[in-house]
Amino acid sequence: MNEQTEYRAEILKALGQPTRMKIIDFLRNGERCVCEIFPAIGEEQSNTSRHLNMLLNSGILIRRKDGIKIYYDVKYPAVFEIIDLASIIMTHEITGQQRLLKVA
Amino acid sequence: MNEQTEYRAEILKALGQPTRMKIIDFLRNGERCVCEIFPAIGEEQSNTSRHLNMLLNSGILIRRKDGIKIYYDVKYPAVFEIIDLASIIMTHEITGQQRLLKVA
DNA sequence: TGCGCATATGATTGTACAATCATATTATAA
DNA sequence: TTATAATATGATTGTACAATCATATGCGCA
Repeated sequence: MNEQTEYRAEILKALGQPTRMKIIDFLRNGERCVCEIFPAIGEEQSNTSRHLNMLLNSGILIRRKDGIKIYYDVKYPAVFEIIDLASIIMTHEITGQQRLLKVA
Repeated sequence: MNEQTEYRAEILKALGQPTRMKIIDFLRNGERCVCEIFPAIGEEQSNTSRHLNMLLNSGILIRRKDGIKIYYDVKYPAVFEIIDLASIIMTHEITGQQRLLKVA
């Protein structure tokens, strides 16, 4: 399997999970510490920490230490562009009613 | 959980899988039938069919029947833009050596 | 130095997913 | 109408993932 195929898929997979999507959305306004992130997105601290670590390992976030707090930020603006493009597709699908409901 | 968050994540998750990434790549030059796709990407027919169906349900592909053959095509150019942005991130990560190898 | 806050991680559990093999379905053409 | 090609789907299996609870680690401050 192509290395590039694998890595591109890994990046999109990292973004393609609801909890991580919420994290990225919350970071649109800049870096935030974990103690701000997990209450904002409504997830447990430990679960949030794991997803942050996953996004860090995928190369999507950067991490900064300040005393007792850890700040995370989105590393590439392209990340937001990807999500915005996904939003455009979503809008087309919904307004066009081209997509069937999965559960009736 | 926000409906929009869910759906955006679903789209990116659909793209974030190696076999499906290969399918999308192969469809860059336009629609292809299943019988062309699965040998090109080196996957089994049944497995390819499942992934095609998954991409169809996510709203990413369209399907056209012509006699005995089924042709699939990418529905939105934005899909390729998303993948290209992921490629850009990948290139930055690799050239910058900012990402640690997961397995030593 | 010891307490408390912030973050990370071990262990566990249930669920979702990918791949495979076998077979069903559909359409064409001989 | 039967044989064949193309596609889809049922059943199964192993693996990966998300979430949770409990606890460990690191850091600053009184």
